[in-house]
Amino acid sequence: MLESTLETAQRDDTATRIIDAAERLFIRDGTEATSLRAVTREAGVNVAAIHYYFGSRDELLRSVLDRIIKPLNVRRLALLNQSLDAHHGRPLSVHEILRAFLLPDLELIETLRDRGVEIAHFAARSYAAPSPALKPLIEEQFSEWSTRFMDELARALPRVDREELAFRFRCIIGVIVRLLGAATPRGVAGGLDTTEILPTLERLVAFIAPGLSAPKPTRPAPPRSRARIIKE
Amino acid sequence: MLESTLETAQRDDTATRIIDAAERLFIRDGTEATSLRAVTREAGVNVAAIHYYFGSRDELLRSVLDRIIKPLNVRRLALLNQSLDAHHGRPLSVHEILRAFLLPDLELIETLRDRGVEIAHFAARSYAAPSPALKPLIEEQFSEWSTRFMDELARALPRVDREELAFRFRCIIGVIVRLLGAATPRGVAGGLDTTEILPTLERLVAFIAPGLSAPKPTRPAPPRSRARIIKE
DNA sequence: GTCTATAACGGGATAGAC
DNA sequence: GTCTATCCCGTTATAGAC
Repeated sequence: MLESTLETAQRDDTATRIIDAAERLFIRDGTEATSLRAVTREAGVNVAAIHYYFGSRDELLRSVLDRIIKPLNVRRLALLNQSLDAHHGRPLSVHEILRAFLLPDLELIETLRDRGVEIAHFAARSYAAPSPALKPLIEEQFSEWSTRFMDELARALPRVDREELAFRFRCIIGVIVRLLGAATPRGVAGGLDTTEILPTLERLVAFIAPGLSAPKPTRPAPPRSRARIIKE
Repeated sequence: MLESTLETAQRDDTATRIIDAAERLFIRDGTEATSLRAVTREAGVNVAAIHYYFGSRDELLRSVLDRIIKPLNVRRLALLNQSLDAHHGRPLSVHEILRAFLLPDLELIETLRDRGVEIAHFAARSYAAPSPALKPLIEEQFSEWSTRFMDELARALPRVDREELAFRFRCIIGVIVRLLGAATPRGVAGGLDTTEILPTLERLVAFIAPGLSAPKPTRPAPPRSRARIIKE
């Protein structure tokens, strides 16, 4: 599944060569630092070819990111549906939902190794600081699966206030983006062999799940406490 | 404390005008999209003045970011030390440590409102996708306070494996960066009035603390489970 | 479909007068 | 310290030959 879209396609037409080269450079040097000229050099094609096939630089950028992110999200939903099938539609546990949510990113890093790490960094940058050209794409793709996960989490945690859940869901996005951004060839977020993604998955779930299920916080600290904290 | 460095300085010398203008534009349009010429227009000074006072574009960028981040980290450590004093040096609770850790960012947003939100976005971008010029600065400042907090967390949670703690600490950084990046004028991470930062603080602590204190995950799921999850 | 050549522009940096 | 003028570079995009 991942292979079909993430590895270099077998077809060797010009458009594919361009998008492969652009991906390599966007990933390695960052989107803003990569010029079309660099892409054409890397792809061994001409400057005009990019405009012929993609129309503009922004459109090429969108194509590259789309090819990376889409299969991840497809996989997320597939895992979720698969777990639901195994449960015959009954509510899943928080742990199971989180596994479906997190596993695709770990798989990406494991499958492609060094390249996976760089792709992860690229994805993290695109999420955390999307250029104006990427923002609509990111938000569209995000909304496709985030509501499904939110709904499933709400089913798993009926006692947690829906708005509180949404707040925590946003925090989890932060964890995941950080995970991608801090991935190293020798481990996810440091110090762990990437060949072992399942232990990492369990570490993440063990960290996130308790907070997700936690009761709503009690009233904020009493005023005197605030004064003590804030004032010098 | 925050005011002295974050608000526009009273002095109106050229260097200050430049750095103020650069901050406004870096924040509003992003660092890569802001040219020195735009800065000079905004500051009402000449192109050469920037090179005279800062030497290069990268140096100006570093000065701007430094002025934003440094007081936040100073405040983090001040709050931590203050709590330690109140406890006469005895170990703090996880909740107290997290409050010292998170409060400065919320204060920033509350104090400066719309401008605070934009600064928060800028800080988040700088953390999540630092340009080569910013990376050393970020890492230096980060290491200054992160070890202090790690040590304090280790004291609060002697039963949690140190390496597991480090892993979770990195996840928290993700939450905080996300918090900054997703801040809106009407609320932190959506739907909450920013005038009320203490409830937000408690929500964050309530979400993070349980995961920090959680026991190490049990052995990863048995092999057949992996096969079931990974295969189509 | 693919290429060369070039247009049209904006960038950072600097020399040198004041 | 401050300004003007300029250098030199790389950028996206396109026109037009093949």
